Amino acid sequence: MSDHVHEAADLTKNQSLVMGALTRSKGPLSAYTILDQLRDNGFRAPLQVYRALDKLVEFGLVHRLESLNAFVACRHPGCDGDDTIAFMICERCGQVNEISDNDLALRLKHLAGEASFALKKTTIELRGICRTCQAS
Amino acid sequence: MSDHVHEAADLTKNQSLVMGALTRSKGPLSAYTILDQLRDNGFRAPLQVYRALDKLVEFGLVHRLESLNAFVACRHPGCDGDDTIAFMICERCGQVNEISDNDLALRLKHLAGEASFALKKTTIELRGICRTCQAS
DNA sequence: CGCAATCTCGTTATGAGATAACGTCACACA
DNA sequence: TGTGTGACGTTATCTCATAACGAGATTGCG
Repeated sequence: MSDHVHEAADLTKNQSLVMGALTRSKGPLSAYTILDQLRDNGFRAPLQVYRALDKLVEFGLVHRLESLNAFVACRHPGCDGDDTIAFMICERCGQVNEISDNDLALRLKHLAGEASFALKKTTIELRGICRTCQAS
Repeated sequence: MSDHVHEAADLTKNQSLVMGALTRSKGPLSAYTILDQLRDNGFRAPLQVYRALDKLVEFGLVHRLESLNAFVACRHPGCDGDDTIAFMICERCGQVNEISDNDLALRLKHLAGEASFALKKTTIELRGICRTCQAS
């Protein structure tokens, strides 16, 4: 059984609220945007958001997008706990697509192996224009 | 001839100073660290550094590491102007290695193509422990 | 020449992103 | 009972990045 999804039940109130904000959103959100959205729920300080985000990322429910300083709820198809995920980020509409590709992951592992590099975490972010935005 | 290196001659004074700081450094530097190093050269404000960095990145002489909010001088072997570069970042010693791998680049282009995603820029950053640091 | 366009630069102020440090509270469990 | 742990709230502070304004220098052209 994946230990990736079933944590959802164990979320604390703050974690649930932050997770909710991210799930409702069409695209990535910055910590401060989340904070603003949750002021009515009693959020007052950035740390409340960051603490929740840290845990959600740890659980694998949320990904951090380094090139945007923002966060997205995990939507990647077949949510298999893979830790080598590529993100395609549309610079026009802001939507983010998650891609889990085995060849890609293997290639990266191979390259790390060649260099005797003990790989802990990979960040792959592709910037461009998505199909929908190209059409319009 | 590559249009990647020969720009160096055209650098302005500020750009040269920033480039020098990055070239001297063993690892990546944040903009504010560069600022501090260049105070004796008349630098007083972050913008002086950021403006130079913007140009240097544009010229391909410097890379930005998204996951560190820092910058490195381009050292990648065979400096061929490739825009799909992977970085291996050692979390212990801070050193950064650039890797230019054709298979990896092709795979990413293929994935983007499959999704009809117009790829503009790729960010690949691997975090872990380098060979040297594992030994010690 | 005269004058616009463009580029770099310097400065001040401010906006965004992230964390340190401190104390409180609730709960589990020996 | 009391001790440890983890989430929480608050204030202050740190780091990263850019907006907005104006001054010089350079180029190119009528």
